[in-house]
Amino acid sequence: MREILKNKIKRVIQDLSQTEESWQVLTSEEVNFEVSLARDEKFGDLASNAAMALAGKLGQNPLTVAKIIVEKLEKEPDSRIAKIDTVLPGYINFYFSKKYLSEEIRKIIKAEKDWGKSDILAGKKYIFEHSSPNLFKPFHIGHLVNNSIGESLARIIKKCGADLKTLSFPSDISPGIAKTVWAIKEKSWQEEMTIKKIGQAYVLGVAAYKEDEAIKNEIDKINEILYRGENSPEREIYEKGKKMSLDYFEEITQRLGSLFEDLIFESEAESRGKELVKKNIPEIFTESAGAIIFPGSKYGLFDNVFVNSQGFGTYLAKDLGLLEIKFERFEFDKSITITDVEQREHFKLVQKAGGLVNEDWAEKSEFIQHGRLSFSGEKISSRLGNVPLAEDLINKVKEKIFAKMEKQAFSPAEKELIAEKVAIGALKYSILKSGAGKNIVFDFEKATSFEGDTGPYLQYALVRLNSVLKNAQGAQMEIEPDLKERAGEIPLVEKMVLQFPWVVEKSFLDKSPHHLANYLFKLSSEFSSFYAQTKIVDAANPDLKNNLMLTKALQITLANGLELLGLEKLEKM
RNA sequence: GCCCUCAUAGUUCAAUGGAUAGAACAAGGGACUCCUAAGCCCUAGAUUUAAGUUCGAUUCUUAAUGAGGGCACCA
Repeated sequence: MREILKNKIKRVIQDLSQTEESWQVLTSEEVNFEVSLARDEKFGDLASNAAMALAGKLGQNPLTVAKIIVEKLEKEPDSRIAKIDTVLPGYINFYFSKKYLSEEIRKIIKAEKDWGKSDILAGKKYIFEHSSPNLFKPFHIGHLVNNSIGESLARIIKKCGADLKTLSFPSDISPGIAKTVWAIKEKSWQEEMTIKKIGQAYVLGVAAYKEDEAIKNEIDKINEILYRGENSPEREIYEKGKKMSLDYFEEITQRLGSLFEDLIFESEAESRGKELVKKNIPEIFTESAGAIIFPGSKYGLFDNVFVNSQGFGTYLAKDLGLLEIKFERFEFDKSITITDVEQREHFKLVQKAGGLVNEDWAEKSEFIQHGRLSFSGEKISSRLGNVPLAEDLINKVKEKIFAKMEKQAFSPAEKELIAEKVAIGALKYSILKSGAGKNIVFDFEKATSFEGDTGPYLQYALVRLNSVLKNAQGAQMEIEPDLKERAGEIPLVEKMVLQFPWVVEKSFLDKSPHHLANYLFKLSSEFSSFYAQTKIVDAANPDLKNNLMLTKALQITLANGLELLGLEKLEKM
């Protein structure tokens, strides 16, 4: 509809630039304007700033221009538009007709699972990399941020029509891992190794490396053994820990709702990257102080080491190697990688250096970042071992939910299932509701709350929608071939439901699911008001059928929306 | 020191250069013989500072202040 109106306005402007003398200046110039959502209900449903955009060029009052455009528009009546208004400072506001709305509601119900789909990425192949774990390190809250935003964006991109593959890039080789392996050996934990123990070992290893010169040398040796792939007792510990970490990664990401079609390991990327770097001396890389660096300062960036003086690839070489592997193994139009902002500068180097190796690599790769979490109070870092783990966090929220459910008559199995879905929903939503690029201050109370602007609020609204529909089984629920116009006023929520596909698109364009999260909350909130003031299943209401259709359309929208955010749907809660 | 981000109610977040800056939590008040009260209704409360561009700035520019990130062998 937005496109239709935009084109109509465009045509009117063209006509006027030919017929009106004072409008002729426009024939040579491109005019940019928008048809967008009206800011408020009382400003109609869609609004255009076209008159304001033109006013400056024409040297006329925006409101006058708006009136001229509207006068022209009204010469071709459209049954979908009930009214067109002009308002100060020069907006053109459009109001949907009841007929148009009921037609659209029927379309939503017909489309069902496909509702919200767009074709802006039709025919495009994407690969999307997220949730890359550091094996031997626990899955903490930072990973939860990356997973929540990454998974949601992946689903949004698919909804926009792309053929998308998700992959993850586990770090299975690094000096940090050597430190962990050393500590496991030192503590003789190899037999009773657990994920928690591996996490503790990392912290111990990091500390010992800094404090003791002899230990440092020992760890450096272990590191070489691991990089070279040599057999040794340390290697056995490493292999066992790697498998355990990887299983754990797959378990937790599945629990969170992510499946990866491919895993590419850093160890593979390291050897590829290293060779690539060596092959490109001196054209792209240069030797300096025993290491091989990329002279980024030549390109307005900064110099940094790709291959260290021991001859091992740093994470820059690893990401370069990963690019080579991706382009060799997959066919795609775009590769998107999402990481924490602290890696922004890193990826600028990777993209620049990669582009010098092969132009395509830079052009088809996009590196996006999400914000960091900060915590009010003490300093938190994985090296200190005090970062909240995703699993612990989920369990804490579950406890709160169990307490709340005490009075409800659910079976223990039902309670467990509900608590799991709601807990993860609460945490994920608390991350997704703010702009993806912004740093978030993590507030435990807010992130684990289930009242107000939260994931459980959305899940609860859907439970109610389902419940109403179940209640209406007696009433006719098939799609009415000719749904009558509403007798009463159009509820705001009925107009809001149409906006869903636009919001999905916007979330893709901004690479931020928060538009969708905010929209779904507003939609749920508007539904809750409607629900509180209207008895939906009420045979005496002349708008019963309209209300049921609306309920169905809302249920579809919210269900599809939750799916895109990566939140689970529930039958009851 | 150099480079990059960010700064909005008590708190956590929204707002394509446009219409009365919008929510949630916390605070205060209220309704409820009816489809799930994890709900609904009402009240109070904010654009860091100083200049500039613009018909119009929370949004763009510059500076100051504050916070976060990056800047050679961690990722």
